[in-house]
Amino acid sequence: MVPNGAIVVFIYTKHMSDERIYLEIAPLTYTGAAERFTYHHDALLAIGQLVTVALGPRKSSGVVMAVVAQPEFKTRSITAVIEAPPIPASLLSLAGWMSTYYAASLSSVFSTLLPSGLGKTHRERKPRVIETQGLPTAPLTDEQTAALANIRASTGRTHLVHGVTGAGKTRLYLELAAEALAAGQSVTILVPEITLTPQLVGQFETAFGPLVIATHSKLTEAERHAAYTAASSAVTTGQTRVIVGPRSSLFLPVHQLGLIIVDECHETSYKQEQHPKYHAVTTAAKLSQITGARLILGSATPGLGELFLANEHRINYVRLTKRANAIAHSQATIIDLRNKDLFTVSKFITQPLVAAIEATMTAGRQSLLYLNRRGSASSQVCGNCGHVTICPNCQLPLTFHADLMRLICHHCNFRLAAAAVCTECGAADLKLLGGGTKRIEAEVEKLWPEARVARLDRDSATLPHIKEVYRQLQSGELDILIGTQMIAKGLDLPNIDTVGIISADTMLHLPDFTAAERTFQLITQVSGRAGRGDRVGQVIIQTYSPEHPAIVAASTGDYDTFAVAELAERASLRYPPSTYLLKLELTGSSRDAVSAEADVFATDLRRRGFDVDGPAPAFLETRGGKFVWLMSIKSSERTKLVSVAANLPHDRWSADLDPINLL
DNA sequence: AGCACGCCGACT
DNA sequence: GTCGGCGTGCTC
Repeated sequence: MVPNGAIVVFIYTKHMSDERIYLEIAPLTYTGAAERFTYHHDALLAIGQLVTVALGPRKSSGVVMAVVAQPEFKTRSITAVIEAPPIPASLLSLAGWMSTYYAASLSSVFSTLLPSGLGKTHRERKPRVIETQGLPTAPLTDEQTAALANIRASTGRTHLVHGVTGAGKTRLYLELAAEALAAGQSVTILVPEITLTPQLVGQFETAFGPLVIATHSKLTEAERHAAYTAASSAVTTGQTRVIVGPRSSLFLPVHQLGLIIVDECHETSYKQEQHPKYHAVTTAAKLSQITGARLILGSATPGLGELFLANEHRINYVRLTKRANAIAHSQATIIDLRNKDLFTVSKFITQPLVAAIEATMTAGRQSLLYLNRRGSASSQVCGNCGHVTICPNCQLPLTFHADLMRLICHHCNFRLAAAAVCTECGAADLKLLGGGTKRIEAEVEKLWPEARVARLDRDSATLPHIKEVYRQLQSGELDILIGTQMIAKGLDLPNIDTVGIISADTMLHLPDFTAAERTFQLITQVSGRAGRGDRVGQVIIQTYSPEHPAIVAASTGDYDTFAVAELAERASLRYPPSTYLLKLELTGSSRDAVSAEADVFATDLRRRGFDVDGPAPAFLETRGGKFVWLMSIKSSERTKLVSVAANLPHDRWSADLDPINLL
C-alpha cells in the first residue's frame, strides 16, 4: 500500500512539475504495426476522448487509450481535442475485443465504430417530427404470449426466436423494447438492410416516436454524424433511446443498454466484408455480455451457427410456428429443368411458370421472378441428367474455365480436363449455369409485350428507384418484377400471387460449404413474398436438382429435416459450426508469384500442424487487375487461428476469421 | 500520405 | 557491376 501510494504520488508530482500529461493515442487512419503512440497535452483527458494528432507528415484523429508516464522518446503535442463526448467504456471494451477476436488493427476498429468526418462541423439539422401512436393494440396470439413469458422467465441472456414469416416476431420486439424503455433502458435493433425493410423502422417509429434514432447504409456523412451526435447527447443527458439500423448501429453510444435485437440474424450482411471483418451477431453477443443487455436473435431461417448454439442449450430457443393473422400460405412446385418438353416458348422460363404468370396477370395480380446473379456461368451442369462434377477432395462443385478447358476446384485447386460429354450419362448437353438479369428481362418483354415490368438488383438500385418500384407494386401499377437477392427480403407485398425462381441451381452449385444453407434460406425467403394478402400464393422453383435436400426441404418448408442433415454434413466435413475457420487471401500482380508464395505459406502452416485447404485461385481470380489466391484453415481452437491471422508476413495477405463463405 | 530503404531483375 | 521499380516499414 505504502510503496504503491508513493509511486502514484511520484508520477503525479512529475506531471505537476512540467505540466504535461502523457497520453497513449490510437490513431484512426493508420496502417502500420504499432497501435498506439504517445503524445503530451497540458490537461488530463478522459479515456475514450477523441483528439486530433500529427502523425508523421499528416493529421489524424485518434482515441485516448491510456494516461502514461513520460516516455524516453520525445513526444509531440496533441493538436486538438475534438468537441464530442468520449467513447463510453463499454464501447472501448468492445473495440478492444473486436481488435483481438478478429485480428484487426485498432485503427480499423475505431474507423468502423466512429462516424467518418469526425471533428468536421456540420450544419445543424432539424429533427423529423414523427407521430407517436404507441404499441399496436391487437391482442397477442397465444404463441406470442408464451414466447414473451418464456423470454422473461429465462435466466439466459441470449434468445433465438425462430418464427415463420408472418408469425409476428416484430410484435415481440416491440413489446420487449417497451419493457426495456419502461425500466429506463435503451434498445438497439439491428436490421439487415434498412432501405429494404422500411416497415420495421416505421413500426418502431410509430410506437416510440422521437425516441427512435434510425440509420441506414445510404446515409450521407452529415446524416450519419447527426445520428451519432443525437445518440451521444442522449447519453450525456441520461436519456434512453431506441436505435434502429444496420450492423454499425451496434456502435452508437446509448444510455443504459438493456436490449439488443438482431432481426433476420441469419443474413449475410451482418458480416462486414472489410476489416475489421466482424460479425454483428457475435459482436452483439459480446456487447450484451459487457453491458448485461438481453440479446434477441430473430429469424425465419436461423443460420446453422445459431441453431447449433441453441441445440447445445447455450442460448434459449423460442419457436413460433403459426402465422399471426392466419394468412394463406403459399404452395410450392418444383420444376425439373432436365425435362426439355417444358421449354416450349422460352429458353429460361418453363411452360408451367409461363402459364402461372399468365394466369396471374389475367387475374390482375403480380408475379415476381427471382434469379441469382452470383456464380453466373461457372458451374457446368448436364442439361440431360443434371449432373454437376464434384471435387473428389472437397465435395464441392468444380468451376469451369473456358480459357483452360479445365474444371478447377476453387477450394483445393484440384484440376480436371473438361470433357465434351457428361461423364455420368454421356449426353453432349453440358450447360453453364446462370443467364443474366438482362436476358431474363428481354425474354419477359418478348413473351408479354403488354406487361408492365420492373427490374431491381442491388448494384443498380438507388434509394429513389427502390421506393418508386415499391410504390408501383403496392398500387398495382406493375405486373412482373424481376430481381436478385434484394427482392427476396422483407418486402411486404400484398399483391404477389406467383413467385418464380428461374434457377435454384446457381446458388446451390456455388463452390462453397454454405451453398445448401443459402439455397434453403433464399428459397424460403423468396417464397415468403407470395401469398401475403388474402390469397394463396404459388411458388415455382426451376432446378436441375429437383431431389436435392435443400430444395425439397425449402419447397415444403421443412426447416428441421434440412437443418439436422446439414449439421451432420458440416460435422463430417469439419466445417463450421462444428469447427472454426480462417480464410487467408493473398493478392499480387503476378499470378505465378502469388501462387508460389501462397504455396510456401501453406506448406509452412501444414508443417506447423494446421489443417489447410488450398491454396487455390479465388472464385473471382482477378480483382481490380490483381490476382487473388486463397486458402482456408480449420481448427477446433479458434485462438490458434487468431494467432495465424495476427502474424501474417505482410499486408498483401488478408485474414478473415469465421468467414461466411470460402469464395 | 509520403518518404527511405532493400530486394531483385534487366541491362550497359 | 548499376539502375530502377516495386514492395515494405515507419511515423510518438
